[in-house]
Amino acid sequence: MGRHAVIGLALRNPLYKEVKRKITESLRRGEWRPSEAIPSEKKLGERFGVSIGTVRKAIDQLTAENILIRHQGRGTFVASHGESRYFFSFFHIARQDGYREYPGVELVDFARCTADPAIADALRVEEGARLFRFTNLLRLEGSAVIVDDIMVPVSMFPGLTGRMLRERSSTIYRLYEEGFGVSVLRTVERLRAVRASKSHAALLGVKAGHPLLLIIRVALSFRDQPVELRYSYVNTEAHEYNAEPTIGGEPGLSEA
Amino acid sequence: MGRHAVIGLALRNPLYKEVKRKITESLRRGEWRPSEAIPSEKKLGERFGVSIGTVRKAIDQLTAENILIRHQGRGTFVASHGESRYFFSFFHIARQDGYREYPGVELVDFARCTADPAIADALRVEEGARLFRFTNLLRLEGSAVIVDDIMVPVSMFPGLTGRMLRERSSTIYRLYEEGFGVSVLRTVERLRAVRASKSHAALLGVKAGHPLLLIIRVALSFRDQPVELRYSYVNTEAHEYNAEPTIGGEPGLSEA
DNA sequence: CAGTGGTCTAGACCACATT
DNA sequence: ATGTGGTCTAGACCACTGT
Repeated sequence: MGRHAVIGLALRNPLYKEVKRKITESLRRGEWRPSEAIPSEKKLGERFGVSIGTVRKAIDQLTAENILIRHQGRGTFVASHGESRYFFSFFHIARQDGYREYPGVELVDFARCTADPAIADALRVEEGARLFRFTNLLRLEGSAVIVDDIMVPVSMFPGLTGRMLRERSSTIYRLYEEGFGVSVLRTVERLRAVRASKSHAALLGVKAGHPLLLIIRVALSFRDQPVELRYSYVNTEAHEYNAEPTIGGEPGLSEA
Repeated sequence: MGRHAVIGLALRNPLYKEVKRKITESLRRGEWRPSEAIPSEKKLGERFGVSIGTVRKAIDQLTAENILIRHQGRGTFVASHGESRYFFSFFHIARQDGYREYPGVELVDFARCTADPAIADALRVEEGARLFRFTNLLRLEGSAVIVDDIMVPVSMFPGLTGRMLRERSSTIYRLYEEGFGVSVLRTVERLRAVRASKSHAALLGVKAGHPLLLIIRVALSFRDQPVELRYSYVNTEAHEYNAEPTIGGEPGLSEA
């Protein structure tokens, strides 16, 4: 039974991409939640009326994009920021000798503001849209190394409070996921070297004008929807940013 | 005919990984050279005694690692730094508004030296091994933005001269590939913010002490063999480094 | 036209995890 | 024992490229 026996439209679109789109849509709608199992490949094949091989190809790509995780013998699961090993996929600062460590986090500011043109563009919201804006001080081995200045749209995080940020027992992205149903799937980052402002210098225990690494990060969810804009100021005297550049377009991501 | 009818050893190793290893080995030996076509999937299947599906899975991974490139209807080709679109996979500096441009390159120094412990470790050579060390000044829109300080083992680049670097009509990695048979497959980079030294400041037209982005890059070939160590000092007043972090281990790379 | 890679199917069997 | 994902096969047909 050939594929075009059933279809007729969608001539150019491979079946497995259609399956991938349907799975992604179910994830976005919350039909299967982070850390839960999705149906078996056999059941998905029946549900979508395709062979298992086609379902596998769709899931292959979704696992390559770190949206799903396969466990042989157990099933296929929705990726979650609850798994701690996942943390260092989004935290790229390590000691210069390569040692990695979870940072201690201290909330030093929490406020509301509105989006100026540059921020509105990055977060893809209207100019003047309401935002939460908060600042974290991150310590490694006890000493302050990073200042995170974070902006998120109020509309996506209704009811977010400084207390929630202060008392959370998990990572921020897990809080986004569990508290607000917002899945951070990947980030895009731009880096510059800047001079420390007085306030950042004070927080980091360096002199004003000290060179800092500035990381401008946009966190993206399904359909590349921006959900967070973050400015990280890093003292790189003893630490550094680790990059393993992706080669050639994006591996499987771009062709959605 | 099941797979274990033929094998016996290699119980744990999937056939397609064995095929992948054999293809990679042929590439490393130079059986197929950059920009050439490798044999068709059908022929490779016959050569290795496996089905086309198994060959395809091996090639799938090699294309994901940007070692091979498929062209429907034409064949599968060995990736080459000759393709210009490939350049920006290894050059991550762009104007802050996102505009990308090929840099003008000026060789400002060329010398020999020996590897100190740190360099020897990064390049995986003996301490005291002989190196070429040269410095390029890169311009964007006419103004000096980047100083590249590059070290490569003499043993891998016998006969390299300043003249070759000055008069090349292509990228450095293409020169490595065509002139010395050295394939740069991927890079690993670490970033810091530093103060400009007097000599770097002079080259870049900034004051000594100006914040610069330092990129420490190791370029890797087959089997993750280091082939080049590079220190890039970037003036990020008008430009920035673009990163799209890889999530979760490496996608297919790590499990070689 | 012949040859290449791209998609899809159907089924066998293996490896692993849970009951 | 059952159910899951993982590997491998064999073959059909589609889409594209070059002759």
